[in-house]
Amino acid sequence: MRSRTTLADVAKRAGVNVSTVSRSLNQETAGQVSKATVKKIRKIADEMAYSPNTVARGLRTRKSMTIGVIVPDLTNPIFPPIVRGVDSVLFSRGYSALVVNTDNNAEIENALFDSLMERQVDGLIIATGHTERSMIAKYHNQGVKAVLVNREASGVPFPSVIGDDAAGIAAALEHLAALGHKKVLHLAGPTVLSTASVRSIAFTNTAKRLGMTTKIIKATALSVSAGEIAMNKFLEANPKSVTAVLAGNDLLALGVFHALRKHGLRAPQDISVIGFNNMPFSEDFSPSLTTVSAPHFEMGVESARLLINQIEGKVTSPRKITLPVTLVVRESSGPVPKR
Amino acid sequence: MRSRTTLADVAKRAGVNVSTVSRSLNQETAGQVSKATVKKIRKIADEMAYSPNTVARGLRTRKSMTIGVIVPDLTNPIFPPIVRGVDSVLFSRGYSALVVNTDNNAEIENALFDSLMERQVDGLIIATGHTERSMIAKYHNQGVKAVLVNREASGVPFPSVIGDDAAGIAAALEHLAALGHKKVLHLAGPTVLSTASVRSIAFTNTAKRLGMTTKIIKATALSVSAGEIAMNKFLEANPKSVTAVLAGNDLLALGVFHALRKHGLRAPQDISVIGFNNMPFSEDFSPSLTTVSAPHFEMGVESARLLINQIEGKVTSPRKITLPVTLVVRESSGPVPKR
DNA sequence: CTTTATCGTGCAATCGATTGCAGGCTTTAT
DNA sequence: ATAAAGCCTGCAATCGATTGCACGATAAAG
Repeated sequence: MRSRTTLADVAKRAGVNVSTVSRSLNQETAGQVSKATVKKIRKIADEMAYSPNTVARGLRTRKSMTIGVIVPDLTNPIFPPIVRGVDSVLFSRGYSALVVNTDNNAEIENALFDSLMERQVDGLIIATGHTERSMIAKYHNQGVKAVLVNREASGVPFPSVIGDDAAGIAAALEHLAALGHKKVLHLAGPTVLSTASVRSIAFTNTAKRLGMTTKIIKATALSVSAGEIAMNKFLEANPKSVTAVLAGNDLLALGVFHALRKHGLRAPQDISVIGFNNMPFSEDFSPSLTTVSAPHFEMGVESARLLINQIEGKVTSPRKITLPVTLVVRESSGPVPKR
Repeated sequence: MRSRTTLADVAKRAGVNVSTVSRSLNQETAGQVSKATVKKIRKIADEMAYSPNTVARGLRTRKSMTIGVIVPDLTNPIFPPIVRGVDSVLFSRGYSALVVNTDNNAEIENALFDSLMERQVDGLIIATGHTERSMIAKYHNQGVKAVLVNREASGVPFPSVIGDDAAGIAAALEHLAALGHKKVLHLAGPTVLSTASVRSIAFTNTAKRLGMTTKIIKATALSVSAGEIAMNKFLEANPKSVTAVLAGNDLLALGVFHALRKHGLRAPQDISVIGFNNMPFSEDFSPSLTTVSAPHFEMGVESARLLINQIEGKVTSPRKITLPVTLVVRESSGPVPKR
């Protein structure tokens, strides 16, 4: 890398002190310098293609203008939209995002957290879902500024942005009820993941209210393969005991599709299937997936806003933002099959 | 953020100079300090939970241990695997990735590049596909270290990692030929994108070799909607003039599916469809997509290795790495329909 | 018992900014 | 005309590390 021009270079060429250059180039301090000098220095800085060294500035100001974004796995399609939402806000405010993947592994998360702290991030956006509170507690003890996104956060000392999971689950079950379904299976994610447990509880509550007969099984992860395995096991043990399955997310729903296919069953003719998230391409699955659409991009946007307000000490925004979700009805859900 | 313990804090507590602490804690310089002192200082540093300030270190060493990763759009499903591949290597070598999205917009790319330079990134991994060379030239003029990934790079002064697009296209066309197809359409991406033009050229060459009749149409972007629009237009103008379509990537192929459905046609019964990339979930489309599988994670891994070797001045690796691709045959391709 | 190397440690400069303070010069009020 | 009050600008400290150089102590060599 070629060495870049510094404040000192500009100062020398302009025949002034670096402090004058610094003040001239910074919006807030330019008033301290005469208009003529500011104009001259800006011109010279332009000609020399000066651009500030964020590292040096950060050392002095104790602000890195960098935010750590902690996600479980970027290849899970719900996270890219969140990250882009975050990024859109951060960039416009002069921040950059350092995105890291934990693979839901506590040890890795710890190492990544340390690495982010060493890099002096100004704050954290946490999209990992462990209900395990120790990491959160650690973050808080270190005085870190953070916002949680897409994960339940009651009893946690950080603001959060979530989709209205309970309403989404309710909408899905009401849709099934309207189609005549009375026996519904919930394929839940691992309860250590907060979204999984929230949705699971909402399922139980709503199903009871609607007078449905329910079963709940758990996948070992929020992945296609885990969903497939769990659903296979269920189908082998309890064939045809339910007419619909509500999956904890779209990936699990996809696993259900695979399992159904393996057992010669079809959605929605034999069993209706509903997912959660409306992840990209869920409309292109076979069959297209009925699912609850969550506004992931907006969740990213809101969480970034919350964090920056916190960092810059602006008016304290609401501690918890719940964004509305909508049921998207597609092919995978239909009337109760006649027996 | 609570202020962290610094070298000076440790030094005071240990009753030594900061330089001794610095040397004791750094692997390479620990030999300059007596074993006893090193041990004592390490112990104290541990107790005080000292961890280095990367920003301060970076200022002095002129290394930020940060890499800029420039992609068009993280929500395009081929990029998350690339990014994770990059990340896996970077993390293990102590680097972090700053991922930015250009949306294929030159102005944005420029701004992002400047921002990355201000942040003193040690190098760049460039996954944007513009054949327009001006940005690349700019990068090179600034003495930036960079590696190109997933884009053609002949005549460009940077190493690159690409999938073997020509071989992939050839495999796809040979598969179609074996199924009896003689009239094949290529739905290409915009020629300003390097992968699009490379695949387009490979298509023309291979089709000629195989004695096929070809047509080529262009989508305005590598997206589902652009593919759908282009294919709709084709179907309205030239119904049934081809028996197969080879799309420039999987998103375009998905657009083809949509267009076919709109025109009451089915794949593969009426027209065979082949994509490129084997992006996540392409096996779950309706019908499942025959496509060319490119090793995106490995491409990320290799590009990061190349870049780090370049940065750290290790043995110069090959300037261009071409990774093998494989054809994945699924439902969307089949025998020529009988007329 | 000197002399010379070696070893361990400290001093101080440095990286490239930001910023409190001081002082010279104008301007304004008295 | 003099004092008070700005206005500009420069000086120098600072952020938290790394590192060349110097120097005293110890060990090895003669």
